[in-house]
Amino acid sequence: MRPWKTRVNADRFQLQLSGKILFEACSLGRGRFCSRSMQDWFDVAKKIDSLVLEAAASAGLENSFSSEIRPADPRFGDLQANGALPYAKRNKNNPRQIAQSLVEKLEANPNLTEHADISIAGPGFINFKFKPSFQLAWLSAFRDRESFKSAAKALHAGEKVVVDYGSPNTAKQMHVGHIRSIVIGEAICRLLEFCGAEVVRDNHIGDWGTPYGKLFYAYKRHLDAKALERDPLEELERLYKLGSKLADDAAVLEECRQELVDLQAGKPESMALWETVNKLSIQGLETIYKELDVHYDCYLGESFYRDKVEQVYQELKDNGLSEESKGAVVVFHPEHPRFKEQPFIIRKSDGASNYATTDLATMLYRNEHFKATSIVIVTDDRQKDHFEQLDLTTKKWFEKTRRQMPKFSHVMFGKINGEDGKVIKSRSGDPIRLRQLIDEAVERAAKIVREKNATLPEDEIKHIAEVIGVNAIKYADLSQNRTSDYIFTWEKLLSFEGNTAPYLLYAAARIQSIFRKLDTDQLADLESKATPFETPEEIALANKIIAFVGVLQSTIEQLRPHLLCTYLFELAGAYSSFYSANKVIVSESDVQARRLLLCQRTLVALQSGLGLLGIPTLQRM
RNA sequence: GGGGCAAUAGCUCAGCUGGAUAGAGCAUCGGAUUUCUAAUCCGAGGGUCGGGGGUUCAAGUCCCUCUUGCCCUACCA
Repeated sequence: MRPWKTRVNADRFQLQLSGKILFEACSLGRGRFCSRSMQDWFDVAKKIDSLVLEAAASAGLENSFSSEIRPADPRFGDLQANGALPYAKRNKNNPRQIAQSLVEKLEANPNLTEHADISIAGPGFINFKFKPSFQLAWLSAFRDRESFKSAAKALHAGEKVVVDYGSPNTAKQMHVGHIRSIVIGEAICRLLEFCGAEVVRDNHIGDWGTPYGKLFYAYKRHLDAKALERDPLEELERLYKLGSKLADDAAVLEECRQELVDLQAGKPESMALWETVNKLSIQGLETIYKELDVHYDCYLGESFYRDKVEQVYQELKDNGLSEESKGAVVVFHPEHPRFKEQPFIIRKSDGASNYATTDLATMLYRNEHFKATSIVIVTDDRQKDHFEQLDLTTKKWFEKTRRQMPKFSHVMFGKINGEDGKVIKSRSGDPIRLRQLIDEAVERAAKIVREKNATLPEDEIKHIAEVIGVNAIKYADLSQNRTSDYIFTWEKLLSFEGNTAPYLLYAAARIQSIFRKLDTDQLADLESKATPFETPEEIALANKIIAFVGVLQSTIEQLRPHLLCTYLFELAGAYSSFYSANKVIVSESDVQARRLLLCQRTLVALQSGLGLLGIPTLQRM
């Protein structure tokens, strides 16, 4: 049930093993190290973890000892190891003494003491504070996005993940309710790719079913061809609503039913119309995806699976998993407290398939056709039961039929509410359209950009406003813990203060503005010109950059993009504090070099992090 | 009825799976600009972590219970 966790534990184990042999820190004077030994320190928490375990072994502690590395309170250090406390408790020892024995071993290891100061505090916390020379060495070794990526790619290398996200219905405008799946799903794809996985982006659109009867009825009689060309989804939605309204009349309803029957029977004329609607719908969806910088590999919607459900019925029946109940075909799970009585309905009593059937067929297709090692589905949390049942059923089905079961993750998210705490709606009572939301955000952004930076040419203002508007929306969603509901307000969405996209974009733009003031040889060879960090702001910023790695891991482990957002906000804050307290362009060349190095690495971390969230940066704003 | 999720500063939210004096942002108040983008920075006030029990060196975090809200609970997706 927790595929992402197992992976990381396995990884940690490997590091423990390698920690014992990989120790030839070759100091090159002034605290610099060759990059080979620094590779080992990419994830400082893991490295410290392996060193503490090593110390525990040589101090004679049992192998039940776990080091429990955490970020420390900055007053005490950068990282802390808390493992002495629970260990002492289990073995009825004095925790302070256990910590003391560990510290003695750690102090005897020059490869650690060169990099960090070790101290012991309170009931037995062990604190590590990195030396400025180590910070400089780390920042010299991990200099760009590529070096981050190559170090991170081991996390999910060799995996093939199908990510199912977005999933709107065709013939309808997308509204605010769709934004979370799109934005969170896309971020997850990028994170997985960054960590070495091969990703298939699949849009499981709702392109089949009962609404088509009403839509076709209205389409044939009330189509506005010009409107369709201008905005296909708007016109199709209008027609569907019209059809629904007209179907209040019994005679019309009968004609709608006939339309549906014709479609399901595959009548050529109906199929042709269905294909037209489908094509126009995807075209309409793609204009918004493009603005959001989301690009799918495939659109395998419900219709794609309609000829694949027979196999599902057959195999579940043949393997004794399904049974008939109240006229429907269902799957119960006797071992489960709830699903022993709550059925997973795979075939309705009228013989038709439903969501469960196509999802089962989808699991099979992703397994057999894509050879997926993992499947991630991004939907709202109301579907939790459904996907738990899908997971349980598929596990049993694949086991009986000797298929490999991929890791399955239902990445769910909460609702977006209005300021009154209720589901957000426009004045007319309909959900707010995504189109309208984006346009308004861009419009408001343009107004602010004009106020703040009147000297920019109009076309650049337009470009900047688009980036800020669209990404303010994305970031507002990503920065929220996905499993909670959250309250949507225009003020918050478009705020240019606090934990928002504009704040981060501004930090990145300021850095680039500094670089524009210098020529290339002033920016070259910063690593060799720089001296170790001295001011509190330099040291704090350097630590924040180094912390990127750990945050990336927990973000991917939990598939929670807000962890990365919180980090980026703190990074931008550390940069702003540094920037206002430390002048970068100064006469001492070594000081200037180390501050420019910090600026450059901050930019790398910001751009990498934002890029993983699907957010580009701006040169100017 | 059964189950799930939530409740943390005036507001919006974090809190890394039990660790040191519970943190941000907004709002309020007070400072900083002859200075590399002030869309910024520094500081102050503001808390019975919904209530009550329990587990232990240590609980916002775990177990029980109560209150309130949202959601799911047989043929929607």
